Formats: sequence, C-alpha cells, structure tokens
Amino acid sequence: MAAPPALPKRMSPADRREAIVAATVEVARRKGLASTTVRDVAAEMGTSSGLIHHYFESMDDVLAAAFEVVARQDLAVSAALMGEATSAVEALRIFFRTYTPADKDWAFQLWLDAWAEAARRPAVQATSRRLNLEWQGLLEGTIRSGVADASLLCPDPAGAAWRILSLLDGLALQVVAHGTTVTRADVVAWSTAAAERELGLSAGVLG
Amino acid sequence: MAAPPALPKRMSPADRREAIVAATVEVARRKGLASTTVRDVAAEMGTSSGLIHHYFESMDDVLAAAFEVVARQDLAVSAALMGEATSAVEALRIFFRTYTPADKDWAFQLWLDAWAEAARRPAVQATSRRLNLEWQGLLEGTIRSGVADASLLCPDPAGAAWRILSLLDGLALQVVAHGTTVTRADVVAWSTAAAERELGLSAGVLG
DNA sequence: GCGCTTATTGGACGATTGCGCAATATCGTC
DNA sequence: GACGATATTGCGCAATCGTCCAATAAGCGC
Repeated sequence: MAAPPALPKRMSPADRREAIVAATVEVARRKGLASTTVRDVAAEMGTSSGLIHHYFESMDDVLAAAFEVVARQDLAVSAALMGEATSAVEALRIFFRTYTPADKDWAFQLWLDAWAEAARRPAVQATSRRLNLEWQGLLEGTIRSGVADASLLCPDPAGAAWRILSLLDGLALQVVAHGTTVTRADVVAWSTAAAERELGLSAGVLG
Repeated sequence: MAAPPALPKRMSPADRREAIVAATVEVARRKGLASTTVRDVAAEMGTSSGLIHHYFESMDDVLAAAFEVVARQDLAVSAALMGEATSAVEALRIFFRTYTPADKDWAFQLWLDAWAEAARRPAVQATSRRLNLEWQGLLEGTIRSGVADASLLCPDPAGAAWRILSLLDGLALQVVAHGTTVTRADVVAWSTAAAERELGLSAGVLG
C-alpha cells in the first residue's frame, strides 16, 4: 500500500490530467463508465469538481480518456508479450491467455458500457472504435506473420481477426452481463478452437 | 395514418399496462433504453408521469418490460417462420435472414443497452439473460432436429448455438456501435459460413 | 520580497432524475 | 341517480446531473 508520493497542493498540468484520468478509472471500475459522475471523480481525487472542467471540455472527454487508458493498457500488455513470442502460434497462445483475464471482469464491463454509450457520447464512440480497430490490427498482424512463414494458413487475415475477436467478445459478454450457462472456461476453449479451425492449425495447439 | 381507436379517458389495467410498455418502446427506439425517463414515457402517452408508477414499481421494471416486448417479438417472428420450415437447413436459413434485420439497428442498440445496464438494473438483467437463453434454445433445438434426421452433423448442439449466436452478436456490435470496416454483408456472410463449418454443411448452403 | 500566471476552490445555476401522495375524475354497480 | 372503487392527475420532494464562474492561493520569474 504505497502512498502516492506526497501530493503537492498544486500539480503540473500533465500530472493533474493524469491524476484525473486515474481517479476516473478507479471510480469507473466500481460503478461502471455510464454512471461515473464529475463529483465522483473529484471526491476520489480529494479535490473540487470544478477542477475537472479546467482540464476537460466535457464529461464525455473524461470518460473517453479513462476508458482509453484501461483499454490501451490491456492492449499494450498483450502486444508487448506477443512481441516477444518466437512464433506466430506462440503469440496467438499469449493473445488468448491475456485477452481473457479471469479477475478483471470490470474491464470488460467498461467495454460493454463503451459500446452502449457510443450512441450517446461521441468521444467515447471514437476511442472505443479506435481501440477495437487496434485490437483487430494486432491480431491481423500476428496472423499475417504466421501466414508469411507458413506456420499457419489463412486466406483472409483481416476477416479472420474480426471473426475471432467478435466471437470472443460475444461469448465474454454472456459471462459478464448475464453469468449464464456459458462459463469462462467455455469462452477460452471455444474461441481457441474456432481460431485453430480458422487458421488451419491442429486442434489443441492454442490451448 | 390510422388514429388510435378513440382512446377512452380511462383504460382497463391490462390495456394501460400495455400502452405504457408500447410508449416506452417508442421512446427507447429513439433515445435508447439507458436514457429513457419516466417523463418521456408519460409525454409519449399524453398522460401524467404518476400513472406509470401506478402500474410499475420502478423504472427498472418499465424498461425491462419494454425491452422484453421488443426482443420477444423478434424472437417470436423468427421462431414462427422457422417453425414452418420443412427442414433444419431451411430453418437455419430463415434464422440468419431474420436475425439480421438491416433496417432495425435500433433493436440491436437496445440489446447493447440491456447488456450494459444489466450491471445496474436487476430487472433488465433478468429479462436480458432470459431472452438470450431463449434465442440460444431456439437455435439449439433447430440444430438438434437437424442432427436427428442427419441433415447436419454436430457433436455439441448447445455449444454450437452459443458460438453462432455470440459470433453474430460480436460482429453486429461492431456495425451498430462503431460503423467500422465490418459491414452488414460481412456479418451475414461470416456468421453463415461459420455455421456451415460448425454444422458440417457445405459452403454456401446457408447463404 | 513582488507581481504575474494559473491551478484550485466552492458554490451557484438550471435542468433533470425516480418516486410519492393528496386531490380529482371516471367508471361499474346498486 | 348516488355510491364505492380506482384510474388518473399534477405537483412536490429530495437528490443528482453537467457546466460555469468569480474568488482564492500557490508557484515561478524577476
């Protein structure tokens, strides 16, 4: 429990902006994106609510920035680990392992909120779309590299990436939103199996 | 433009309840589930807002009821048409044709809202889960009947139904929430192709 | 130490939210 | 035609929302 390094009463604009986003993330983790308010964020920081609007034009921007931090961090972690892989197949294994974090349901709930709020909050829609595209790009790139060295077979890397990602999202959605008969284990098993079939890999290779 | 049949000033409880739900659907179609308010519904009906609370305990219940009507109607239409099919494969063809209605994006936006709001509104979560399960049941039943008469091959009808449904949802999500590079045509083509592979059908049969 | 810049405060503002309740209007029944 | 049941009104209530703004105070260059 390391205390934040002796917060000065007055922070540099860059630091403050970062602090606001961090506080927003913390609140959104507990309450979801859709019901995170300016006052929640201010209270979390221990400052006034007016301060938030000194750095952000609207709440839409604040939420979008917070969502971007969370989503981009997960993306960065996956991308970094996949980058160290010595083969496309190994990278894919890492992808499935990091994309389905058992203890971070709240992050996926943020995605659910972002997809729904996209219709009402332009900034949230823009970042949600951007991040989704980047995830697809990461996956597509990995597939392409595997096709290049013939370690896997795929006539349509871009489409395959969308299909794998969407199946994963659709299944995870059921777990997080409903807690249905679909289990976390099903999500992993079914999506990896689908990817193996999609990429001409033998069954179980991505397990 | 047929005027509603001479609304009496005082309606029977059953009719009024129905009218409230209908008005809620109309508002939700325009504004989404998440931002539909008691006063919106009252204004849509041309009545007072207090009336809504005379029939529903909370707004959560109203929204859940409205969502259920929309989702159940789509389900009923699909189920009815599929019931008239003379083969499992034909039923599946109907399924894909009716599940992806080009001109009704707002209905899918309601699903997005429901999935996100599920974390905050118990009644919405309950109906969202229930309806999702029924869609899965419909699809699973169709697959089972096809397996029974050997018109298709599937070792795991329940899982297959979840996978097909989730892929469809995940792809449609991209179209509705983001309007990304994924097109409506992609959604249909990709999900039918996945289903054909999943069910041991030759390519293009479900197109 | 002085003064300018600006980070920060703290509350006001108007709009909006879900919900509750007493008063009123309307209907079916005798 | 009067009565009882109840559908409906219309507003009030307390809480909350995002946004804005004048006042305050902290830090930096001189």
